[in-house]
Amino acid sequence: MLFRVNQSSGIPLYLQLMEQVKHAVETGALRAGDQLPTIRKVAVDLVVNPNTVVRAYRELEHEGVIEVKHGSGAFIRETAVGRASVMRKAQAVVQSAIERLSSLDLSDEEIRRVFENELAQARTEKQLGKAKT
Amino acid sequence: MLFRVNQSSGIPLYLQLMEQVKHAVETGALRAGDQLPTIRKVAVDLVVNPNTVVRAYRELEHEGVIEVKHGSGAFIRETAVGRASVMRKAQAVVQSAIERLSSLDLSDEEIRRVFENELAQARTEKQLGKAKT
DNA sequence: TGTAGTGTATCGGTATAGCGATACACTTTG
DNA sequence: CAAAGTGTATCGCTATACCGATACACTACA
Repeated sequence: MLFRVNQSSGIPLYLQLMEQVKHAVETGALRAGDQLPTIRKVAVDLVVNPNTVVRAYRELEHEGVIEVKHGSGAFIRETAVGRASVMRKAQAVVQSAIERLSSLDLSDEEIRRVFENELAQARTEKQLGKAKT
Repeated sequence: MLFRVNQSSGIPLYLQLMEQVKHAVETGALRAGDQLPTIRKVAVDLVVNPNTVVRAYRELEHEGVIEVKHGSGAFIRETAVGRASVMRKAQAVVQSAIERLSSLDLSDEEIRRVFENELAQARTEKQLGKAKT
């Protein structure tokens, strides 16, 4: 696992790191049990504060992608790898949807907006379905 | 046009206002030339600072949804209404995609992530297509 | 058991988002 | 041309996001 980071992209560094780990898992570059680079190593290599790497790792742990062991290191979790195939199917669905949206001549912003709207609506409908009254 | 606002939702007030205007346009509740409520009126009704309404209106203008005339008021633009039908088609596309994604047992966060990934990828591919080299 | 390697916790600084208070400027209408 | 109704501009406050410096704590292993 080798990290790269763009200081001037405006995208938070810790998010860039998270993204790269997730992507590596989905492509198979990282597999269950694999150890991630040391927090310090990453920090030194990228000339970044250790805290920034800590934050990335902590959130990845919170999302269930990795397991962080105090004193030992950070490792890819089995469950994370299991989702990789599902993710590939999801990608196909999303890709075709975006193609159709692009052909409607929508801007990225408009696409995002429609998407967020429908997502919110789907969520509330699910909530209503669960409710007992 | 009647606004509502949720102070404790965490969603910025000016975004809530923008959302409601856009939605009203898409549903036909607002039509080309219709005047939006006065900045002051909205501010007073919702117990909100005029600046907040100003921001919402300004961004809506920047997005081409409304036209703001100094001293006169804010009005829905023709072009904005024209997009409404396209938006409805887009909604259908997105909705079915989200349904399929939900059946894959993805969380909202995961859905967003796949979506943003594919959107970014589609954009870069479009760029490559335009490039001459 | 101690030392090197690992993650963790605490504090602080800077930039920015969001919102409010208030004074200003344009336009319509009589 | 004046008054009422409209949008505009400027300033400042507060919360929070992001990142850095530095000291602490756990674990593995010789």
